[in-house]
Amino acid sequence: MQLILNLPSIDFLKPAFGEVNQLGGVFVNGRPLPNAIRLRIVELAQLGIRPCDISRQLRVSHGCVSKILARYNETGSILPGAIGGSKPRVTTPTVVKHIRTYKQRDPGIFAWEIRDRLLADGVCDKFNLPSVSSISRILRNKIGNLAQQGPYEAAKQPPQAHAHPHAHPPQPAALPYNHLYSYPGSKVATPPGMPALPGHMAMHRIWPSSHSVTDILGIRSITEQQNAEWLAHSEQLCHSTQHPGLPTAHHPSVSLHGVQRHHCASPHAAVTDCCSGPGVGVVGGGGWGGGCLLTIHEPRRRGK
DNA sequence: TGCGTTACGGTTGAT
DNA sequence: TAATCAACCGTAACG
Repeated sequence: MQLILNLPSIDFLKPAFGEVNQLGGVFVNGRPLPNAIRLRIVELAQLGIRPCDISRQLRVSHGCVSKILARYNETGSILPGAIGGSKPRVTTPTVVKHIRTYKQRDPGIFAWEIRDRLLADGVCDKFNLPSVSSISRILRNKIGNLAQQGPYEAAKQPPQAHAHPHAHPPQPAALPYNHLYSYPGSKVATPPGMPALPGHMAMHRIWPSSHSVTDILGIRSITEQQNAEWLAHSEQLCHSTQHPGLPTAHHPSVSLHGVQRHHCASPHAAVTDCCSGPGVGVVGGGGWGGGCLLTIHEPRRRGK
């Protein structure tokens, strides 16, 4: 695949800050690579480029290429996992649900009473029993209206009417910033219009991650331009080498969560489209993963 | 030489 | 409000 070696150089991506790896590539420690690069890694792999060549070409460490491809093969997602945050340790959805129930039944109930009941009902054991302050926080933050309501107002309303006043705050319609990084593994509801995903396949949250490498480095426009060039190039490549099972620009078997990529659209745009919707897939580890699904038919499976 | 794995230093966000 | 914790990141190095 000599053609790949003619891809545009990324020398000009060197930022004002950030770090440069051994291959001369730019990265920000602790932050994911731009989705455009991640997408390119996957697509180059789809084109049959060896990971070592991808690594050299994109100046991304081979460990990273390996990781991204492995994740893609496993989950179908090119996106990084959810950075930051932590799983609820004691205030699990089940616990919250029970607390809400207790509060609905007895709006005047005290936090310490709820705590006792959680233990008595077997919802929690002594190891994962929330503290009184945790319960208070749940009541304040997640069941706020109910807690603030007087017993009479609360009792007057049917359970459904105030069952979830704040438990599921409305999902922002769109993330104005950095929808490039739609992080998986979230606790938010499936966005409207998209089917709920069962169990481990469900998307748990969409991170409005504060800074992508692209943004940090200020290279978004550059990568877009670069991607456009690259895409045009790969389109050319696809035309010349029709590869069964491999996506080409004109039979858009590359789709991002149902958003078919047009051959004239940049990968960046495709990812952006994708990330306005829910993600699918579980990234390994703690099950926090997921994110947008890059569906490429017949993904190449690694031999090992 | 290619690649999977892992230690490391870093970021992030919920608790 | 700050600290802690546990998730994630990519790189570098090893086998």
